[in-house]
Amino acid sequence: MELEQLAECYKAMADKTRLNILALLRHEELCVCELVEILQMTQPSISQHLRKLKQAKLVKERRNSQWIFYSIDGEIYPFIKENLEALPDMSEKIEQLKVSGGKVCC
Amino acid sequence: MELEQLAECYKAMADKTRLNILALLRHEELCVCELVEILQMTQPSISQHLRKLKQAKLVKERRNSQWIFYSIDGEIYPFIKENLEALPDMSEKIEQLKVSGGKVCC
DNA sequence: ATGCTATATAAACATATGGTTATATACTAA
DNA sequence: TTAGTATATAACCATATGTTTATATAGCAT
Repeated sequence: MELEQLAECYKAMADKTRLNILALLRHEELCVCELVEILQMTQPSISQHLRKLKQAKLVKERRNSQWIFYSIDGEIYPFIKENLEALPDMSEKIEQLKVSGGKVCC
Repeated sequence: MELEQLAECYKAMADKTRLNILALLRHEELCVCELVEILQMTQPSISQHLRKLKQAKLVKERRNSQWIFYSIDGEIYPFIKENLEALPDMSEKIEQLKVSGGKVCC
């Protein structure tokens, strides 16, 4: 692959918050407000991280009325599967979101 | 794996120069002066990049008299093989080095 | 020892990155 | 239309990163 594209990919993954987002999206697609709730960060911050991931083609978005759902993409990277598998399991966080009713908004 | 460690790995790979170094080391171990010659960058710059790669455990070093040879490590990362395979082929650069006599010094 | 080569480290600086606050946009509901 | 919610973008600022120049360290050769 092109070094340019690879560098963009790794740059996008070179941040704990974005790795957390990818780890969460491995379980299921999520909208911005859910990520804000789970990661306890401000909405603009989450949005900016998502933009970087999207630019690197690591996630894709889908609009559903007022919500925008993000999910894993990365199909341009031959190694994406192995890299995602190395991420920690986030089922607990996802569960917490559902229990706390954070899932209601979407 | 720990997010901390993964982030360090991707940070180390999030730079074109360092990806170039990894791509070159895939072919064979190289010393600093050879990398300086191939990449046409200053020695301190190369040394600092190597330090980051070493800290992330992506390369290891071996001293041989006054030269320090760097080679691929990355065994702590389950995905390392697939990621290295995505790097562009550098045989041409390695050939050039040998032809130009740059290989003589080491 | 002395000088030479290879490499590492430090200091300084410009640029990139990530967070915050404020504002704009897009959609929904009334 | 107006108000409310979800998201994106912009401006600002503090910190991180990469490059350069200068200097220190380590090993070799004489």
